[in-house]
Amino acid sequence: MSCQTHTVQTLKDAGHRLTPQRLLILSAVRHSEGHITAGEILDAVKESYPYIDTSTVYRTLDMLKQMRLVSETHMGGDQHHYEWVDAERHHHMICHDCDRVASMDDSFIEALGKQIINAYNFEADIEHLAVFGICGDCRNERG
Amino acid sequence: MSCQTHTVQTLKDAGHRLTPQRLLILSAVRHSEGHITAGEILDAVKESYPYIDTSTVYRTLDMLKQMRLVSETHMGGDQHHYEWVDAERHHHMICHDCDRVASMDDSFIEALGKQIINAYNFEADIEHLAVFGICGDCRNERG
DNA sequence: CACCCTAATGCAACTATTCGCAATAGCGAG
DNA sequence: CTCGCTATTGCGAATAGTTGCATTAGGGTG
Repeated sequence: MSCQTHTVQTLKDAGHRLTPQRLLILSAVRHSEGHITAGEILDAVKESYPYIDTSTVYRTLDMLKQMRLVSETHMGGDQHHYEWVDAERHHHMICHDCDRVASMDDSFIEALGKQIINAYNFEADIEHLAVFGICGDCRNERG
Repeated sequence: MSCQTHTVQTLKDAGHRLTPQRLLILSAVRHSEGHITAGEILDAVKESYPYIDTSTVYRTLDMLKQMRLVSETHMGGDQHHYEWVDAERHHHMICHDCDRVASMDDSFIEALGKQIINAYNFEADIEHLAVFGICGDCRNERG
């Protein structure tokens, strides 16, 4: 609960209202292991509050994105994935062949951001990146 | 027409059939300045062939993506943007504030790809990347 | 030139996500 | 504790994109 309290305070400070729907959505995202889709959030929240509407989920997710409390990633499927933003920022490498997902350290992307600001004076804001390609295992199998 | 001939040959070599719909879609993408959306392609093709279906456009675009003849980018709006892939591979920087789009040289991303393969043995395949952030002008205005 | 195989098309139904709007309900002020 | 402002909700309709399936039509073969 203590971490929840902190988040709640962050929302209030930003002038957002605290509604039961938001608390439920927040809880669903935080208690998911890794990624969660909007549909999964909807299902999870419906267990305790069946009246929740799809648009409420998306709108809350938008707000949380803007506040940098969750990140949204398009991982190739037909749904976006959402993830609680914690201290360890990381990115994903998704294999075209076997669909496995691996984590990439943020240092590479951080370095890229620095290069971009030097070259173009553009302050890149790469919260969460999904890079597609072919993983080592599949590369080996291909020979 | 000569460039079109080359593309047509590429498709046939890959075992794809040449249909009037595909020729029209191809033409729409190639004659667009920079980006074009699926909806714009649909409208353009409908001028000469009103029976064209949305799904045909998307399926053709999928095929062209797989053949690396067009690239697909999610640029923040509600539609994807498609672009003819020419010799000069490049990426985009999109400003959160003013929505302006600037081009980024591929060299940065190429370098990132090399780092990733060294660190993770993952062969990244970054055809076209859209990076969000804040451009120099807006940074100056903010002070 | 006619035939056949199968890729590609058009259609209709379906999923994910967004938007406008009227009704509801946080929460700060008195 | 009550009042009122307005952010937020639920609903219903709309949009972008996908999918299954029966029909059509490239284009290689004889």
